[in-house]
Amino acid sequence: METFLPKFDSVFSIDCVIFGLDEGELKILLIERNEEPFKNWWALPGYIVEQDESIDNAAERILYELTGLRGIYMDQFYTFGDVNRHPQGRVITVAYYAMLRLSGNKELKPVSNYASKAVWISVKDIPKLAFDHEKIFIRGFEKIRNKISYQPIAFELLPEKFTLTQLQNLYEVILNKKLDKRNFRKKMLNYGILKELNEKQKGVSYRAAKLYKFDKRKYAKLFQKELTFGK
Amino acid sequence: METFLPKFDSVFSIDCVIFGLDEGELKILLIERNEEPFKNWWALPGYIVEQDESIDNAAERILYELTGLRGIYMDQFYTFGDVNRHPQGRVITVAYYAMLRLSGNKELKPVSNYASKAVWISVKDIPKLAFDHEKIFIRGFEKIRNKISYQPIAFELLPEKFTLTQLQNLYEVILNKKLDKRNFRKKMLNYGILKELNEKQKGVSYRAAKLYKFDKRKYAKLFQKELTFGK
DNA sequence: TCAAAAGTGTTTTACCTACACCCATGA
DNA sequence: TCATGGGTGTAGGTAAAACACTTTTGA
Repeated sequence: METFLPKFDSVFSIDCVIFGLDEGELKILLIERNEEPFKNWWALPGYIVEQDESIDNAAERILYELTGLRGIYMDQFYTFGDVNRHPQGRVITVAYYAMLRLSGNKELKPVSNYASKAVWISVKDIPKLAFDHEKIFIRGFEKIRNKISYQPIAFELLPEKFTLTQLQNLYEVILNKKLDKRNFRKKMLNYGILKELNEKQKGVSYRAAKLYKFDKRKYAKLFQKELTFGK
Repeated sequence: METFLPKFDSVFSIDCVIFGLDEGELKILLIERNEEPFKNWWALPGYIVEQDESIDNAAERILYELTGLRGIYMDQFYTFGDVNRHPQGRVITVAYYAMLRLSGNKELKPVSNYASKAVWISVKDIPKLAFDHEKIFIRGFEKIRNKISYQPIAFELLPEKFTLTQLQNLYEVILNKKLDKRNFRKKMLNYGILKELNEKQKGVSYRAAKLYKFDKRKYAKLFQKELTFGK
């Protein structure tokens, strides 16, 4: 039985590609839709922008309402404006992305009832998605893959304390290729944005690795310099 | 005397930052608006997206209607969605940019009457602009400055045949700094994307420079490789 | 004592930077 | 012949890439 779908005029929406790292696996946040069209389909967290909110604010609000995650800073990466991307009317969507540290804030609970649930799903295992969300996801993935190769943004995904091997694994997952261990470590340590801790990994049945922290201040300084240095 | 301005609901618009090089000067396309709000102000070529066209098509159409330039391929670079950026209602605008070869197609003539004229204006000499167009222009300029430092896109601005000095001047204008002549030449020639012609500059009162052409095929090959090569 | 991952250096190559003088041409 | 921009090479430093073995630890 078909549901009647009202037509509407132009609206803007936001869709979010939120990355997280769980046990070395790169995941993104998906919701199960609780509304037509595509009711009960998997989709990126996304909804319509209100008249009186900027798109940046809308992104934050929408992510909160659909997943319960609060105050997540996101960047926009592309705007999708094909005519028939939404079956009910003209919807142009601005896609945002963010990278999250999963440790702790794993509780996902939609606040609105537009979503029946929100879950982390491995990027290797994305199901069929509503609308053109697969395209949006792919582009978002390309975005972070590209960005990580000139800016050490991987820390945003890692727990506060991490080993160099964890860091390297993350790079390998995102870039989808093997990296040389010695060269990787040399390069990372050379950046000078890692603080070596007097602590080691625990609970492993092999030689425990040193733990490191990301040094925000040095990162900011380095990044500043690279920006103004140009080419 | 105040004009009555109707309020409207959400609409999308497109704004274009079109770069051109004229006698070594970097310019952008501006129109003089022939409509409220901001009637008689300078503005970026921009207008409202129709219900039945994709934003990419809208960009091409709008640029044509406002400037008479046909079939210009543009890329989007940012979407501006602050609440009050348009005095009459909620307008979210997707900004596009392009780099044009000016030789030949300098005839600018608005086709619609939303613009009373369209002109090339030096980026060093941009007047006060309507809406938040100054912000959009600045961001567009940053975009090409950033892009040129990892991709040799400067050719799009130059005439078909050009000298190395012209190419260097263009880089200097966009990057806003002096470059070393020998290093610049070495680097450019090393890319292997320049075809040396058996021709020289004419009509200059000093030693005539060799002319070069941009080799599209080699560029595509190189660019391909860099994309898949990653880091 | 074994398995599993941590940790470590050197060489080669490519690229970037700095730097100054002679050459060709038209006026 | 002079003014103007065209054209050229080398040396030093830095960063990336290739490459394999020893060490530590818990089970």
